[in-house]
Amino acid sequence: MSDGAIDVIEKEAGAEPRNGERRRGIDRVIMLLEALLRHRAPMRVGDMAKMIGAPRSTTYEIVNSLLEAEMLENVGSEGYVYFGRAMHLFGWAYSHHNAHYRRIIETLDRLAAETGETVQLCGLRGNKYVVLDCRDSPGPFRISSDVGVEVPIPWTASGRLLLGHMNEEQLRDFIPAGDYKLPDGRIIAQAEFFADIATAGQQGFSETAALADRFTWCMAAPIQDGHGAINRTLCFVLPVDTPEPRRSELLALLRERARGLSLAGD
Amino acid sequence: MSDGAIDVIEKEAGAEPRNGERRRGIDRVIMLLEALLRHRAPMRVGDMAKMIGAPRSTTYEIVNSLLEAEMLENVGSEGYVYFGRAMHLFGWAYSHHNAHYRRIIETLDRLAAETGETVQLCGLRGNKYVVLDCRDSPGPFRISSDVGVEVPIPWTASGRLLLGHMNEEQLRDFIPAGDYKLPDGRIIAQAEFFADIATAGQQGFSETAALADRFTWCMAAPIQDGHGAINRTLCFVLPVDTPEPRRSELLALLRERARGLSLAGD
DNA sequence: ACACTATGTCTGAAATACCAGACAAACTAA
DNA sequence: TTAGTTTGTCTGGTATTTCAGACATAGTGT
Repeated sequence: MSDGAIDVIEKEAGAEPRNGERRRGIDRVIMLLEALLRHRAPMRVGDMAKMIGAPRSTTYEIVNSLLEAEMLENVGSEGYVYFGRAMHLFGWAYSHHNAHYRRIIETLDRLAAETGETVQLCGLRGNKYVVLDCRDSPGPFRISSDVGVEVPIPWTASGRLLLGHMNEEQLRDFIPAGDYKLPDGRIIAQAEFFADIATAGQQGFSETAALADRFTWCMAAPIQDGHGAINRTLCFVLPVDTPEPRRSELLALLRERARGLSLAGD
Repeated sequence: MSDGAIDVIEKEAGAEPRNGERRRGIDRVIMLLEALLRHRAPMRVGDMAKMIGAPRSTTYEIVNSLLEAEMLENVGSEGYVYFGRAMHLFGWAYSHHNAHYRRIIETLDRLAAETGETVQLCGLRGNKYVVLDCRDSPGPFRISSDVGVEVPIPWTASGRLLLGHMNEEQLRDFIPAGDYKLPDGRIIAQAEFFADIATAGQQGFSETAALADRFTWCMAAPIQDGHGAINRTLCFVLPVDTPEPRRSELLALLRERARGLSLAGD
């Protein structure tokens, strides 16, 4: 745990508070929750303080307030803290507040139950791709992923659909240069990526094989809103070695369901 | 404006609400989110301000901060605001952070898929009962309920299990007198309720027929933690007219699954 | 034993976040 | 039109919150 060199992570890129700057409690809360989400595991108050660059005393006060509100909760007995029950309730309220989202969730459930495969609902968050919800396939060796984790758009099948409305110039501005580099070091050529986007838009689906990792075959189909825009995709995450007939069967099913969820627009 | 429809949430936990006093932003945030949860629908900023008893200017500032963080989001174009995407992500992180909860969710999914009935995970929040998660039965006429809504404990089957560790005196202190009154005006006798609790604890399940409403038969089974305490229940919400054989079949299934989720303890 | 580091709580003091209230603009109803 | 309401924004002043730092205690490693 203790590294030799004591590099307290100087806050990442951009405007950071001058030494001895004061911040609002609200902003601290927001930073803290986002830090916790990125970290994806219970943290101790001291580490949170470092992560968000806040004084320890302040952090304790904030954390205690949030604990009392059940927005955070103690995990274990060693001072670790993570999201609390209230968050679950707020989040649930969010995802059910409109009928369209509810239909999407039901479809997700049905697709998962019928096929036994991992199904995801995806979208964008800023200039990254995120899994908004998912149903993991059952069985001991599932391929699964965490909701809320941000991934470079070019790594994903869904990303190729979600960017369909942009022209090349917009795309160049939108996607950070580093995001073309895959985890294994390969680089995706911009021209190829742009061509993929065009193709995906035309055929109304997108597939990637062993792109972000070696063992998955992803297929995505667009959910269109009332104006024909694509903000969400439905997608299957399959083992790469899934045989072709099964794949096309699943793709057809996915496209049909995604079309069923698209709003009026036609 | 007539404030008939809007209840003011006086802050319960923490500092006392002296009239016209200054409050911290954090506390305002907490009150605001709780108010929004209770209201269960998008609200306008002005109404929120009234609900939490905050000045409008302050409320605008807070809401804008939360909007920027995606903890809230605009709904429609008329200034309505509701929970945002970040809440969904936080909530998802909460409900998956520990393996036990994940197992519970899987069981919920399986139970719903196998039986086609409405299944719920229930617990306490303060001195009220809440549905923590649920899977609604499919079909046009489902019996469903909202996650996060608080209900008086005596109205519920699960409540009878969740209070099993309390003696009569503690129960009397814990449950507000008004909570014995059912929506249709009937009053549950305390003695009877206490007896129900004892019975539920002995038999390891609890059932209620047409209690909180006229059309549901509820059955609940306890999930025990490592110390044998009951913090959660699994429960079916059935139509009252479900035939007896089907009911006992479901009850057996429910008890078996809940037992499977209970932790080592013995 | 020692030296170090981290936790959780308190305190005084100053920077500022919150509040009251004003304002223009939009909307409603007569 | 007028009169009344509500929305969203802005400003100045001050009551309060954030901050730095100290402290006792607990844990870790040599």
